[in-house]
Amino acid sequence: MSCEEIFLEKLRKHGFRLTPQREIVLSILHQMDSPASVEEIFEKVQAVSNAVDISTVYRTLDLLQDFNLVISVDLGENHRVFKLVSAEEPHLHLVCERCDAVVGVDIHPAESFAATLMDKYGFQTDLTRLNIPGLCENCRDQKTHSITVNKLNQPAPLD
Amino acid sequence: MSCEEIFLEKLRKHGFRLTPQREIVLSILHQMDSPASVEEIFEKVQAVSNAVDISTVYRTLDLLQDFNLVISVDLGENHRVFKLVSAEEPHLHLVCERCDAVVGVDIHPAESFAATLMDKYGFQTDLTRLNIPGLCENCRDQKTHSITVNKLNQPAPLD
DNA sequence: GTTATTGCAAATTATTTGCACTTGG
DNA sequence: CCAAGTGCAAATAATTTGCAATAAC
Repeated sequence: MSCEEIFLEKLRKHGFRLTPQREIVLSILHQMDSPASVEEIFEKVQAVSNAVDISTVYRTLDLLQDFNLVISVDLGENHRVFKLVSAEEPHLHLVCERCDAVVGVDIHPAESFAATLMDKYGFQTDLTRLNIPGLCENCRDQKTHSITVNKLNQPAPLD
Repeated sequence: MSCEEIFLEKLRKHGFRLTPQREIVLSILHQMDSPASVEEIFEKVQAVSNAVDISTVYRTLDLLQDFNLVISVDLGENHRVFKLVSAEEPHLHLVCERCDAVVGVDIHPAESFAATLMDKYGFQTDLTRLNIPGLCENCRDQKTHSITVNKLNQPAPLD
């Protein structure tokens, strides 16, 4: 079943309606390869139809999240991004602190880690929401090459 | 060296000044056992001196973060909390999705996990910023006991 | 004395909401 | 037809900023 069909079915089941605006937002989310901010999504939506309001985009993203068709990843500092999950298997997000790239990777290596947290602290990890901050391969290399260069837009740490 | 002394030294080193406002904010942070939001911090600061402005609290928290004396944990949904790190050893934050409790735990179990991410994806995990979402022991028990109760303030998932 | 810092008020940014109008089922 | 959905403009909330007055060193 395609993502659109799943969406339509869930809408129907709850008495919601399929509007052109909702279709546009969903199709834009499909076209994106990496998670995007509301602003980015809104821009692309406007390219299709500039009559669509940003509040409609927010409302649609909320709806898609309620349906578990979209998840949002919080990058901190008021920086939220959204991506389609649809048929994807659960995965972790590696979030690069320098370039903000978000890479979804196999959830498996985290499972034994989660098991440890359960054993030691009785804490039940929600792996689907786990975001790992750090440096992606690219940015790590850059860092190695020029130690003096700090994170973009950030002043040197005051130590 | 006490936290205040470290602060004073770092201030001096950069030509910054020790003001009563900064002292108050730091002392409030000391008194707190768990991470607190700006609003909570601001309230307690005002109880000491109601002349202190919230913008000063923001500025002081920023400064303390630049000094690596304070870290902020992003709980998502515009919910940021701050806590003193000072002499504490590095640790992970287990963040309960239901009650928002933040528990700092030993960083060790995460290290092999981080090593795997480095091996497989070349991703250098920043363990000091790693927040683990999930359910704390208390909330997990509650969930077990009454399956129908959903997360506080959240409607039932639309599936 | 000089320069960092503050309080205040206004600006900014991201998001939400009330409401009259529109439209999908 | 009529409740759900939309656009718009205004409201909120969290955070930041400009600036004249103040205070630390």
